[in-house]
Amino acid sequence: MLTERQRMILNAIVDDYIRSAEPVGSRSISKRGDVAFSPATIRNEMADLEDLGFLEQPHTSAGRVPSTKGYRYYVDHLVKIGEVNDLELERIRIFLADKMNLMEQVIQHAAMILSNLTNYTSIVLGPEIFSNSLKHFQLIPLNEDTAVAIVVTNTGHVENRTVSIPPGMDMSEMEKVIRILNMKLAGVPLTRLRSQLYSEVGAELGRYVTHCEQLLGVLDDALAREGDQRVYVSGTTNMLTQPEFKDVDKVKLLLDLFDETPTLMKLVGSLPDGIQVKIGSENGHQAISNCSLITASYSLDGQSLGTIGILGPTRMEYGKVISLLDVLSKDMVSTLSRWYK
Amino acid sequence: MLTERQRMILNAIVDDYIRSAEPVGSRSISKRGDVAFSPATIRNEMADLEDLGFLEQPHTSAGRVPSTKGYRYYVDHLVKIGEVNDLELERIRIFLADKMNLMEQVIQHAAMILSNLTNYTSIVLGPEIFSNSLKHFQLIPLNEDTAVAIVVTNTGHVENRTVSIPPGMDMSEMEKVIRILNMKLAGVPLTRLRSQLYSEVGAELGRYVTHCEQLLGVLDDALAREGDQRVYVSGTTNMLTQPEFKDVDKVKLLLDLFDETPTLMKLVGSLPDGIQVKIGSENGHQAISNCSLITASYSLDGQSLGTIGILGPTRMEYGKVISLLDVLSKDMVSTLSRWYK
DNA sequence: CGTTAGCACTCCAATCCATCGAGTGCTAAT
DNA sequence: ATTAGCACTCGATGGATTGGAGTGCTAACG
Repeated sequence: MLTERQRMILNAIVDDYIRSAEPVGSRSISKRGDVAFSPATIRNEMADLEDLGFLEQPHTSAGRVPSTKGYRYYVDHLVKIGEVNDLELERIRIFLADKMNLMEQVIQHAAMILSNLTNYTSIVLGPEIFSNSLKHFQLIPLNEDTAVAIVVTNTGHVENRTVSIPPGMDMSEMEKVIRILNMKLAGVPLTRLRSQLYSEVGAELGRYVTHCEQLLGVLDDALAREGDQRVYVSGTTNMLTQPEFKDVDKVKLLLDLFDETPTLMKLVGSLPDGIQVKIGSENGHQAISNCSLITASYSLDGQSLGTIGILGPTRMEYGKVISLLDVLSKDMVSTLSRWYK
Repeated sequence: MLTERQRMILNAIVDDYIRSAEPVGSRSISKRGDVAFSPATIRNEMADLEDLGFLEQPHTSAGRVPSTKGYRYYVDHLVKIGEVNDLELERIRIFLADKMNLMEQVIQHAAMILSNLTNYTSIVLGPEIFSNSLKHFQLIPLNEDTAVAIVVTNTGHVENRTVSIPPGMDMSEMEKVIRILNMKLAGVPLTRLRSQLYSEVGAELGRYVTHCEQLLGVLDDALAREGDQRVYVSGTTNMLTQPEFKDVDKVKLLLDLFDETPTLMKLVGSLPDGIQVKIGSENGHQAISNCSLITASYSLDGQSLGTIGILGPTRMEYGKVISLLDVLSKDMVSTLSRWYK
């Protein structure tokens, strides 16, 4: 579809624009050396590329700027996936070698590392704990009418909430119930926990316990979970250093978006495995119409664990970010798999 | 120190400036009605007030703006503590009546309510869990070499972390240890937990358990806590609507500050009980030199529980914010005390 | 003596204007 | 097919000009 020379020129323009954030003219391309044609020739090609929709002109007599389509072509055909340089690699290795306690810590730190290395904003979707299974369930009374329910999953994740105890419930009975629960429910995926609670355990409990229905209600309460996935956003302020966000109003739109967990989840979540690039308007959100989102979803044993995403201006360093995400997500998977097996 | 008329004028200027964010001139004061003097007279007084350091002039031939000293005088002597209007009051009551599970939830929601009602940013220091005591301790093995340690306090707060189990540790021994720990340590304030662990329990454990020292190490590890207090910041983007933050660089400074938990804690924490106002440079931080911080520390039975703070431009609605904080903190104390007793 | 009207003065902010330069499109020459 | 040349466009930059809001001072007034 494009001639070799057009590709070279498009590549040069995108590269230049990524560095400078300013419309690039024919002369500067010509001077770069890798496209050895005169400005006039390049101008002609640029006009063609604009007709084809790969470039845009802010106004006549300004240089060209890549369009969404231009970026798309760039990431699909032109971008050179950068080598992750030694310093970066070292930081990633150190980070992964550092013994961390919880899977959540790993995820969260990964987000920080990424936003540091790239100077963009990272959005990380925590492991889908729905896909984990129950390790241990505990109910700890605080006083006569309230107790803390604690759920521990096989990955070491801990959820807790307080529930109220129905009056007349007996301590020793409760302990009995908890013992039964742990015996019957250990290993059950969290998704099926509540249904299993009624179908399997309900009957058996009836024999031992008087206030069975109330107790089941409490347990149901304890296991009802909102917001199962956590979203970690890191390096928000990095965006503010980008010239495309010198306008406070845009900043506000962006930051408000970061606060809306559900929207973020929709944005980052439910993407196919591997590395995905969404450019500008492609992700269809007002506040980030001039941003690109690069995501890497990682999984373990076929189970999707979560997604790491980097949000930057459309004019972002695709090659570098993609290589970083690639390395990090692969390393994370191997590290996580070593731990949880 | 100030004449009655000077007070009236100062009050009028601060009020006007809070509304308009623009230097206020003598004419507009005169027209307000509540200071029935001619502009000329007011000019003279304004000149005096400037000499005394209560007002500042951005440049000759601009109106006056309150100085830090001016604001200080205003909040100390002039401000009318607003009535909390019915709508606001209702929202607070509803929020408090809403049955919430954890103390932390209450705190966090309070922050949100406040930033919503005021359109400023709220910074809330969670309850000092140091001052709480141990309710229950639990160690749940995940696999051969790791376990999750869970600490539950008397207020229902749950802390958890994973620890590695020394090789050769036996399950049944561990259960024994945990039973002893809970018997010996229940009710002990978290602050003294670690010392008590060694002094009281250490000896007794020696009798039952073989790998005593290692186990103590594990427990020590589990109880070592960084970041005991949590800081909740809510409504950060509200600041961006204030004209004093139309400059992106200032926004970045501010947002970076919000990300620095320790700095925030220093800023909000360790303040005497009751309502405190820190104006502009008084809080001595570059990023918020043009902000004021109003804090309310609340306590229960003499124990300091935490602090609620509202951060706004120096030009903030002191009267309104103070009254809101007052109502909310008092209501919170009474609600919390009803629960945890 | 306190208050006020009047007036000259200051200084920011907005507007206009000229200029500059980077970049283009087109044409003609190579 | 490529390129040199040239006229043209258009935003950005940097004074000058002007308008208006506000001041300080002085003199008049009750």
